[in-house]
Order: sequence, then C-alpha cells, then structure tokens
Amino acid sequence: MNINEELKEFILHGYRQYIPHVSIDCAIFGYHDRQLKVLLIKHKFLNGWCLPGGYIKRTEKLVEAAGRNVKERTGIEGLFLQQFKTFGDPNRANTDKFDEEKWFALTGIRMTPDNWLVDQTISVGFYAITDFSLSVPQPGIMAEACTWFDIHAIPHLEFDHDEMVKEALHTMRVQLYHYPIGYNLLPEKFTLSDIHSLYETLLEKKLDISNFPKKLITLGLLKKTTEKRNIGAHRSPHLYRFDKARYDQALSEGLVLS
Amino acid sequence: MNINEELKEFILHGYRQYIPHVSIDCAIFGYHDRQLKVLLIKHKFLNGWCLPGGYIKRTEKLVEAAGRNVKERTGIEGLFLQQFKTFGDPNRANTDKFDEEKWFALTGIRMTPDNWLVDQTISVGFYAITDFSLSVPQPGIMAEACTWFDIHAIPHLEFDHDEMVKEALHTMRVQLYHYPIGYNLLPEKFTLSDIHSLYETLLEKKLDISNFPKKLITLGLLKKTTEKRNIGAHRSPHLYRFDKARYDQALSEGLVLS
DNA sequence: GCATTATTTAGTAAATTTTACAAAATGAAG
DNA sequence: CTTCATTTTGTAAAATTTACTAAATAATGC
Repeated sequence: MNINEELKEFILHGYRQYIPHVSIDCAIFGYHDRQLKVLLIKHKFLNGWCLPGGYIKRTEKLVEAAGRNVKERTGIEGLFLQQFKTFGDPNRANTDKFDEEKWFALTGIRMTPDNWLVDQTISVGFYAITDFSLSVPQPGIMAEACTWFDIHAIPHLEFDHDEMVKEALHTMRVQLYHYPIGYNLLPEKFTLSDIHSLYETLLEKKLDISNFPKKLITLGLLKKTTEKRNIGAHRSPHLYRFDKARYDQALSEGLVLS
Repeated sequence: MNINEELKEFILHGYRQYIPHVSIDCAIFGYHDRQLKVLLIKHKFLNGWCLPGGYIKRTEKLVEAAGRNVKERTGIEGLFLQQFKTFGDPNRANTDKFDEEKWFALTGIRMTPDNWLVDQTISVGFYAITDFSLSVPQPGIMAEACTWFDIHAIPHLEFDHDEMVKEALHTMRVQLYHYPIGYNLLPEKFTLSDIHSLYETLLEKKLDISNFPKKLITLGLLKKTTEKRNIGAHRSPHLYRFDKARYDQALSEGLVLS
C-alpha cells in the first residue's frame, strides 16, 4: 500500500482501526536557550494553524496515542506527557477554514456528510515539554507546515485550540510547582544555572538565583557530582544530576516548590 | 412514547441523539454529619456496582451531561462539578458481569455486536460533592439500586471504576487545598465549626480547630454575620457566610490552604 | 442570680519556612 | 597575581505556620 492508498483507506475505513468521535490533541512546549515555544501545524486543507493531534487506535491507551503523535511530529520519544483536560463543547469544531478543493486535491476523495471523520468529536488534551533544538518537526502527509512558534507570537488557532493552549500552559505551570520537571529536558548532568533558567523560562518568572537551587537540593531532588563544567573565564559550576529515586517519588507523591 | 418505547429507541437509535464512543462518569461524593460517602448504582443487567454515568447529547457540553446525570441520580441541581480525568484504556470496559438474559428481560432486545452501545468507549470522569442528606437517590429505569456507600466500604466496582474513584478522591483532595469548596455543601449561613468539620471529613485529617478558621478569615473567604446559632448549653457560635466575590476569585485564581 | 460547663474565639510564643541580600569561593584571563 | 564574572555558601530579617493558652460567652442547674 503506497501513501496515497493508505490515506484513502484511512478516510474511508479508518473507523475500523481508530475510535471515531474521539481524538487527542497535543500542546508540545519547546524550551531552549531561555525561549519557550509551542509546536503548531498547518493542514494542507485548512487555512489556519492548529495543535497537532489525531485519532486513537483501538489498541492504544490515550497516552500512547498522544506519544505516537508527539513522536510523529517531533521525532522524539519518551517525553513527559500529561493529560490536562478533555474538550467536548458541541461547537468546538466550528471552522470556516476547511477548503474542500484542497482536500480533494490532496486525497482525491469528496468529503461526504456520512463520512466518519465529519461527525462531532471530543478531544483529550495532552501537554508535553521538550528541548526544541533536539526536535525535527515533521508535517507529515496531511500538513504543509509544522513549526515552532514563540509562546508570545502564537497566531489565532482553529477550532478550540486557542483555549487548549491556554489551559495546557496553565496546567503545566501549576504542575511545575507540584511535580519535578526536567528529567527529559536537561542532559543527564547539568548545572544549577541550567535548571534555574529552565524553570524561569517555563514559568516566565524570576526565581531567586541563590534560593531556588538550594530548595531543590534541600528537597533531595538534586545530587552533586564530582565533575565541573568549564564555561570560560569564570568559576566553573558543579554538575548535578537528579536523584532518580527521589525524583520518581516526588512525581508520584507531589511536592511543593514556592 | 412510553418508557419502554423510549428505551428501545435509545438502544436502537440513540446514536442519533447521543455521541457514540464517549461517555461521562460521575463520582458523586456525599457529606453529612462527619461521614463521607459515594453514590453507586447497580444496573439491572450487570451483576456489580459502578459509578453513575451516561452518554453525552450532541447538543450538550461535557459538564452539562455530567450535571444532567447528577440531577437524574440525586435530584440535586447546580453542584460543583469538576472534570478530573479521561479514561480510555482499550480494556477498560472488560466485565464478565453483563447478564444477557437480564438485559433481554429488561429491554426486549437482543444485544448485537453491531449495536452502537457495544463498541469501545472513552469516558470523561467528573466528581461532585453534595450533602447526601439532601439527595433522593433515583435508580432510574436501567438500575435496580442507587445507594450511598461509605467511602471505606466501597465494593469492588465494574469496569475501571475502582480507579476512577481513587483518582476522583485524589483530585478532590488536592483541589480542596487550592480552591474553596463549601458553597454548595453548607447552608448560606454556617458556623466555623461546620466548615471545619466539613474539611476534616473530606480530607480525613485533623485540622487545628483554632488555626483553620483563622486562615479562612484571613484569606477573606468568610464574613461574620451578626447572627448567632443557639446550640444548647454552651457559648453560641457566630454564623458566617462566604464572601461571594472573594470566593469566586479564589475559585478562578486558586489559593493555598495549608 | 450565680457558679458551672462546654464550646467558641482571641491571643501569643515558638518553630519553621521563605525571602532578601551579603560575602566568600573559584577559576580563567590578562 | 590581580581582576572579573559567576557560583556557592551564609545569614539576618520577614513572614508564615504550628501549638498551645486563656479569655469570652451563653445556656443550665442550683
């Protein structure tokens, strides 16, 4: 089956493999060099941007469907993925940007009202965080673009995806205070400055340069290694690593950062 | 259309009015007199207990579907309803308790594999809290029982509802620390003792009798009224009420109880 | 009336945590 | 071997939490 055949099969009979009426959407936040971005895609048949997402295979758990989507768009596997909210307002899919001609040009199929893709869909929102410099954004066959947007320069999004981004960002920031985040975002060994600027970037908030790392160390989350990093004409900072046992415990039990 | 006709219509053509493959389930917590309970139902055709739930009308928002279910089972409207998680594991609906003969006796319809009710379903979990003494549990036509169970004496539940209750309880307790709860659970005017024991019951945890109310007052959440309640041979406690503006602000912005 | 009593409130001191800031340590560069 | 930017430790003040004491109070029973 070539790609075109596969696409036709999906459009006409996708409901055999995927659950109709339910999708997942992913707000993938990208961090690098004190910048915070979000990954958006532009479908070939929709004249507007939206969050990457897709249907759920009948054999998949929700988070696995989200992980598959994240991997397809970024090439990255094993990210911290968190369900944040499910969206189901009756009018959430309203868009005037669907271009029937572009759809036909792409698929060779006229969309009919009885097609399984047309009906009302509830969507489960997940967010993820990654280092965007490690990603290789892939539009895939349905999209013409897949791009990182600065968090402050997000265009108006299709469907209810504006609200999704807002909710995802809110949940992510609340959870930053209650769960350790960084295991997938920082190299195995990193400096206190690295993790400090990671949190400052994600929260868009100043955190005391002296007290913040102290807190992490007091909580037992970080362990000092014997190595140092040479950063030029200054004092070389120690390298730290997460105490995995303590980190996982904090993930399941929660903690309180201030 | 009589009730039986309506039921048949639902089974055979419900997908016209309801969205297939998606449902909501409600963990309705009941509080009264320092007891914490949860409302369970026993379907006529399932030999086990489970959470009340149902399908979503095509015209409804998710929370409206949950509210409709809560009202149908308890008679109470306008409860604080909170989405806590969506469940979609492929094997979540596994049960050996479905009794085909009881189903046929109830509905007069043989369940066929192509029926819209049979296929895999994703369920959006909501929790609610109410004063169970104000409720009038209604089994409805599908269930033979609808009963409050003490939180420590919950039977094993069908499907993945054991996990749902656990998650709902966890979310409820986390949110108790971050949002004010009580507006729907206490009469308009109540004593500091009332709200103190409400929180102790929901959290199953001792809260200092002197410091806890002080915190609520300091946060501006409570306002003292001029009235007092006569409780017998003791000092009469003042009646308080929520400062609605401050309460709503705390609901949207969050707060921190310790 | 008036002492008794159980409970509600207010008060406060100690303990702890957070915050803000100062100063010392460090290591490369000139 | 001094300078410098940055990391790291130290610490004092401020704020909050916690634990406990004591005062206020209102009905009751004598």
